[in-house]
Amino acid sequence: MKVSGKATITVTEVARKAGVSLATVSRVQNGNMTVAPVMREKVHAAIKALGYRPNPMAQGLRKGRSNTVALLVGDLAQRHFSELTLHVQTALEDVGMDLMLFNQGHSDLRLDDFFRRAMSMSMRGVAIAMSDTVPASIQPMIKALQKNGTMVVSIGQNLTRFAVPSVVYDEAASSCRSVEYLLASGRRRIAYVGRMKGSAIGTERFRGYKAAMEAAGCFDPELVWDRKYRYAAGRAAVEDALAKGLAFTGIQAGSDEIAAGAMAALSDRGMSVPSDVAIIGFGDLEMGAYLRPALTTLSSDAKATAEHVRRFFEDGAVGESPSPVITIERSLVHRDSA
Amino acid sequence: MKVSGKATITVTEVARKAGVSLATVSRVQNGNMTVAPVMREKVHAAIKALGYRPNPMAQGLRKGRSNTVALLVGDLAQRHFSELTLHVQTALEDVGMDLMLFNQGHSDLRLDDFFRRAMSMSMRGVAIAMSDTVPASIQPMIKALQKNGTMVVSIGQNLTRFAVPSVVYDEAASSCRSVEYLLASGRRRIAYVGRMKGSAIGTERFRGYKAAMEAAGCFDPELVWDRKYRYAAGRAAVEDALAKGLAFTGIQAGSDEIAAGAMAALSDRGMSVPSDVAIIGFGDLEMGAYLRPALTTLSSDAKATAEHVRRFFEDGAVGESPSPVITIERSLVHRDSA
DNA sequence: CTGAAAGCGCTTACAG
DNA sequence: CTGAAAGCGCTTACAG
Repeated sequence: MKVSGKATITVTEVARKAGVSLATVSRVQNGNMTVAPVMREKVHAAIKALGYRPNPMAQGLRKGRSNTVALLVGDLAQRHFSELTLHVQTALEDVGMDLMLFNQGHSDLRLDDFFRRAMSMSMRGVAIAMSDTVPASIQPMIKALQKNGTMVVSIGQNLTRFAVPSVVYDEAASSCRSVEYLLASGRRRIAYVGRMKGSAIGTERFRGYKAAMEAAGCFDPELVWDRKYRYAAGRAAVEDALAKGLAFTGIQAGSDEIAAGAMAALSDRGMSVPSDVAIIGFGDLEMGAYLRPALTTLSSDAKATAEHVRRFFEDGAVGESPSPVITIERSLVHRDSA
Repeated sequence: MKVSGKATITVTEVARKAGVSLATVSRVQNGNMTVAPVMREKVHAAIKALGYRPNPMAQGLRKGRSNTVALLVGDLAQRHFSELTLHVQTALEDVGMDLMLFNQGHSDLRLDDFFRRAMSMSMRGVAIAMSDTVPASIQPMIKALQKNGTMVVSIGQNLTRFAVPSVVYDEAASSCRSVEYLLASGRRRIAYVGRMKGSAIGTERFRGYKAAMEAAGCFDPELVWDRKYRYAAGRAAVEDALAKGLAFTGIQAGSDEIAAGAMAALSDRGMSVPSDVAIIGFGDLEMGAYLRPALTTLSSDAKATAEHVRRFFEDGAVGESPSPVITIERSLVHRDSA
């Protein structure tokens, strides 16, 4: 790799060195147009000799579109989102796109800012990975983005009502299956801990739980604990339930982090998992496999998700219809906690 | 917020609407130059009415510098790095800078690619947060970056030998203190598990451990387990040690994730923490507080780190001297595992 | 204090 | 197949 001491190398210098016009260099660089093999060779040689790399800002300005994708994650403090970020970044890098990262952090203000910013940046694409329910108020921004040629995709939350192609999990179906598994062991008093209010994904997960519980005739609102997102929430929920004297023999958690918090609380009260209370998490964080007892959970596949996202930004379509949905199925990962 | 249906609004339209020249709009926008209050008002009104936001690519091209910072993290799969990413993104966003994220993932090729890319992008700044030892071969790239006006800062690893200001932890001192704590309880057979080979930070942590053990006259190379970075590494190290029949009563882990893996392995073998083996981790991941027993660990402060980084990119200096170092001290977070 | 003009580094019709 | 020229949206000397 050549590292020029002077300012960055531009097309002009490559053209001069190769003895061709700027246009030719550009054509070779972009590969699409026809260039005589001889010239092509000269240009390639010059590019290599000079260590030339095109200026993305100039390219972006001229093309009216950058080559970066903005990813908005709901809450980078949750392991699920950082894992997603990792895979999305890797997948995009593979096809030469850059990732600009934003964190919504459960703030509507930030969501708004994100769209404004994305709008002014002529992004190649925008990926929204939020668990919080996306408010209808952002519809005009999405429309504007799309009109301006920015591709928009949703990860995790079905946003087809805003004409946004979405890659989602079968949340309700998987929590339903999971709760059925708990029920099959004879347990009836199964609690749900997680965020529902304001959380589209949490609400879906809860929906599956409720369906299974109702089908078994043992749904009890007292066992529904609408809490926040992470460890502390799971612990507090269990502590409060125990303090209230609630009886329960199973917990379906809205995330592995919540499940881990719940397990800690049970352990602190001298209760044992799974004999006293069985627990199932959500998301299959690596951590869960190292808890003792190891956490039974519902799988996730950030890599597959990222692949779909990449394909979308590359090809311009997740599927064909107006706003396609791709659904990734979760499976129950059996470990010791249930 | 105005969302124009047509293409993005440019300075030209703002100027027309305000009845002034492009230059004036630009001056108002940039705030630095003198503009008559009357004009300023007209421009502000037009900007607001139109919902104008400058095109960052055009600005960047013209100024020869973008307003985004590239962050290269060593391994986004480690919680430590995702937490850092979160805080750096937040801190930069506060001052209007964008974050472009890259993951090194222990690949030298990627490190190289990162520098090439950063070089062509006229970044405002570049932050390198790697635990792997940065090879001398990147020195010319760093120099070129700096010559081109891109600020470079290192997070976690002292890179002042490359004239890169660095924000680091007192790794050796903190692991030394931590091991002394373990020794003070009368334990002599204390193992170190973590990555040393190829890891600048791991090597530092090990150095503190070794110093403490040697000072106590009980350093034993058999108790030094050079492993990879995460849960599985910690578990495997303990399993192998147990299989070999090694006796040990304490473990200083190179990360909380490694510590959690080690704890799981001990638990699986029916050993108890801390009575049989005391464990101390590194980094104070939230997870550790929810393990049972809760993990004693060395604190970290991603937020403070991010603040220093922000200040650097804002003011152009971490300190004054050629390549300053800021050291953040870790403290021992006492919990049940030690 | 303000405007007209040049130019950042590219790409892409437009001629040839 | 190739080159000269225009222009993407800004900012900043340069005049006035």
